[in-house]
Amino acid sequence: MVAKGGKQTLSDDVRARLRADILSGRLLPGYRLKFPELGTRYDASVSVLREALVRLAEQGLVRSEPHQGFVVTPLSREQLWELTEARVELETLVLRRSVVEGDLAWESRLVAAHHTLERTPYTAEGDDQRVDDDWATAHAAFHEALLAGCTNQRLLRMALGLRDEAELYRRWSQPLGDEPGRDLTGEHRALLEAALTRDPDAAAAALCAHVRHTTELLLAAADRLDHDHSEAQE
Amino acid sequence: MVAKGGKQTLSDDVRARLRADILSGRLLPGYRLKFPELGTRYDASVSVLREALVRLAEQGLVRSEPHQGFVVTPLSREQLWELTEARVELETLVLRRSVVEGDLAWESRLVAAHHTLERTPYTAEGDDQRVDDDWATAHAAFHEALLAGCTNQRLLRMALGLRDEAELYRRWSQPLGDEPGRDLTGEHRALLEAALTRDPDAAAAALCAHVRHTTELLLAAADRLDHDHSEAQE
DNA sequence: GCACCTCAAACTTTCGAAAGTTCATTGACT
DNA sequence: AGTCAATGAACTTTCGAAAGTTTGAGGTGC
Repeated sequence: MVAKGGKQTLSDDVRARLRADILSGRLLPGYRLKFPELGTRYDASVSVLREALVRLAEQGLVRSEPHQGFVVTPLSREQLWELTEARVELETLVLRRSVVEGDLAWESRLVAAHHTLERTPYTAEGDDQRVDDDWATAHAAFHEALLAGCTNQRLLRMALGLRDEAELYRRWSQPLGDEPGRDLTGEHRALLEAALTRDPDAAAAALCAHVRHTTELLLAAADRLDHDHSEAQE
Repeated sequence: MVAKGGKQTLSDDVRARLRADILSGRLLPGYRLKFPELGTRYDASVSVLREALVRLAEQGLVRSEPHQGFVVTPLSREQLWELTEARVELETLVLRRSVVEGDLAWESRLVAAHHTLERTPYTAEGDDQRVDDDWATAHAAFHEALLAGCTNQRLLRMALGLRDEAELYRRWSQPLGDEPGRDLTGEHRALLEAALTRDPDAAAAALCAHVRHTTELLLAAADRLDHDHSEAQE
């Protein structure tokens, strides 16, 4: 075996690496994924790449058009809005169940994830513009821990899948400069608090606000960017 | 091109045929899908089959274990229960939105689908035990029309995906003999009525009852089957 | 008789090349 | 000049065979 990650099949390994590259922004939305190029990048043959891409396509991270290959899912305001709406509905639903059904192990894991998140700096040293990779990981872990109490694996998986897609947009927005004076820490504390006191309504409300807020700031940043562009063109 | 269906790529075609064969019960749950056999059945090479199977696996219709190939998703009481729970949550959510957001075209399509369903016989002539294929199609079309008013394509797609999976169980239950004295027609009329009067609460309640009822009867039938088995063994 | 090892058959996974498609560019014709 | 068909380069899709893995059958030692 060529072996690199500890995965079972090469295809799984390549899919994981592709997914990581897309979610971390190393492969940008709209980027055309050509087999010859990917072949050298991941040191794999067409079949393996194809399988990996097909799976990512099914999850919405890449798009495919017959005979025109694969593209990292392009972003658009409409899609972001639709995704946000879907997340608000599904994630609040799953969070409600999680808060009601979660056991002690869930609580403990949640507290741990929150602690890690609070102690991880938002921006890396020396670069105030770009969000730190470790923070992004801790943030994702906290939200996953929040939902993980839901015993229905199907609902949970779907909710996490939507979060993954949303991560695409978050990464894209980072170079735009970040939210002025947003109390992210406070929002996360509110979520933790509501979860630990087992208050589904409060938790759902806090999550809904958190998700919507993020999207609104993101759209505002995108608008600013568009303005700058059109001004630069004139 | 070898051409058979009117699809764009062979893989799409094979995937559609595989999906149809699984959902219609021609390929039974738990059945091991071997490439050599599938190759002759669908007249396609390994790559094509693999791609089709990977996609179906991502949608939950087949399962794959590394180096052990693919299997039509096996059924279990736990899985059926989890799936039903997920459907109740998601489908009612989507139905509520559909009932509120649906336009005139949606209404018309819904009325048409209901009409077709009412005029299609439940069992084929000469065979009272097995549900008619046309009825199954009309039934699926009615439920899809019910949800189709939801403008959020993501939520809609997820709900329909879960319905697909549930179809597996429905088919499996058919040989067990069907629901005694169930008023299916009445349940469907109630759904239509609530949808047309734009009453989200009534619609959600009717759908919830419809879905749960189906699963309960199914589990009861499965229990009967188990009893027969254990008695036969003694 | 029972556990364990070996080995071959039957698969699955991966590869690299052949076949088929799209897209842009060139050249001919109006 | 402008339109449109022909050509070819760069892909995507599909194939069939090579490489690697699992599984169970048959044989050996205790």
